Amino acid sequence: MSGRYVKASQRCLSLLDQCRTMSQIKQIQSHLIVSATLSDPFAAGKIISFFAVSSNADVSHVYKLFLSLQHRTTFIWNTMIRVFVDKNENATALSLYKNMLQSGFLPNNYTFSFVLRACTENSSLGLASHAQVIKLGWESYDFVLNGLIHLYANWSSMEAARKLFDVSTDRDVITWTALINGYVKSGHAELARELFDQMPERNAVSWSAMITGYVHMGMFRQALELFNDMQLSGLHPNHAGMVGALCACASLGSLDHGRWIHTYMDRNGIELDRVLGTALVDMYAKCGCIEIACSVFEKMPDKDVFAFTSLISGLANHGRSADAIQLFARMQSEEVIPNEVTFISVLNACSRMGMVDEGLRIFNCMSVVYGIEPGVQHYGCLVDLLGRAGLLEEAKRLVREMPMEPDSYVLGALLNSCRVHGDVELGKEMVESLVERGLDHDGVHVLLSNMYASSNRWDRVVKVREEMGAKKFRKEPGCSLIEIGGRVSEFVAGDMSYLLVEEVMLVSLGIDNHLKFLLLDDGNSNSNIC
DNA sequence: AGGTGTGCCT
Repeated sequence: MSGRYVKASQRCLSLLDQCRTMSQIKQIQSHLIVSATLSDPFAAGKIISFFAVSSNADVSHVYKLFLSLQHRTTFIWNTMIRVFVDKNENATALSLYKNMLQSGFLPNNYTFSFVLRACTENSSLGLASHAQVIKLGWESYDFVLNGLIHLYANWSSMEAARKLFDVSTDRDVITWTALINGYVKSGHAELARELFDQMPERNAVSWSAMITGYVHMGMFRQALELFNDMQLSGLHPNHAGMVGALCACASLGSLDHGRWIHTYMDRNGIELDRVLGTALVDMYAKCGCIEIACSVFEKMPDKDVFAFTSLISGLANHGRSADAIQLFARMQSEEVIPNEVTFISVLNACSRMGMVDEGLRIFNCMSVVYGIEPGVQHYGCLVDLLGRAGLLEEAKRLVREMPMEPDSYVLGALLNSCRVHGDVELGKEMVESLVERGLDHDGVHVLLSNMYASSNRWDRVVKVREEMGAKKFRKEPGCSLIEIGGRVSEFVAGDMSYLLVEEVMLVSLGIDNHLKFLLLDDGNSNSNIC
């Protein structure tokens, strides 16, 4: 390389350090091409790594640049693989790795930290990579070993993960956290917690791993307790920890805790990004504060499909179907692409409001406009929509003609509409076919029994209950959580042990009477509330 | 001569 190139290269690289936008980088890059500086692998590597760290990297652009290079280094290969892994294009990353080997480059410890991440969904390639790691002698290198433990833990292959953990002589907080995460994924709450208590050093990431671990395992109280312990230990909650805690608040109905986190965010100037914003919207909606959920949503600068879907389903759950449908329209006008979960929420909203035509239209646009093939859950919503509206024949036809086997929830929706509209015979027929095919979860039997009850056939009710007892079905008791004065109380159907039981019963009787009065007043009887 | 990475997030 001549002195002239080196000088040009140095000038450009110092300019690069000040670059902030993609167009600035592209300008420098074209300058480098003109001055032939890109034939300097160091300069080229610097450019590519700039793309690698920028979050809005244009992958196809940087890949073209990579392909145009005459001379590549291990660093350049590593960085290019990293770009694809960061963009979740794992297959491309791995085929690039293969090309790297074919071009005669040896992977180093850095290569493996990217390659192992690319293997999280593909265990056979992961095993092959592990073999390579061993062959090249990187297995006991801390970063690589941590990557391997994470890999096995991620597949819930806890024996292998544990073995690697046990042989590790150089465990750090990441090694421990990776293993804890594996026990969480495989549902071993106690083992995970034991490790968490044992680990010599904890940071915000390990705390939030355990907190979100509890959330994933449905242990919401433990999650919130740990979130409190974290602050008592003097650590500030990080982004993921707050998201996990908010999720626990949403499930527990713990509005006070959720509000506390919101206030904490405001006071500390924590940005309302997509993930945290959605977690807040979800928490407020599930804790009954749909208005606050709406206002948080409006404050989010960057609303993605998850944010919209959260609020749509929140509105639907609050009986505000019209607002839910309107939000869905707004989502489309803002060019946010709905996903399959969005459609479940929207169809639910239609179903509750009896909007049959709108529901059918939306169901059709799912595949026609968005290329999302309706799944069994969407058919379930549609059956529910038709059934609730009293269109039993159409609902039955849909169940017959749907392209996949109806699951117990689809049939449950049909059964429910049989009950509501008094078609006891069809209901009975359906339950028999469900039993035959082994799709009779406890809810199906409860529906059948309720159906007989509402047509006053008490002998049949007793019979179904007896059958359930014989089959050892036990319906999970209905349960709801409510927070009063900072304390979460749990109400389980059939449980009379809580304080103030009499007052609660009186209030609920009052509500019942009020509803009955409304129904009688309304004249068209029992079609909607049951 | 000079730069890369691992664990938690709706």
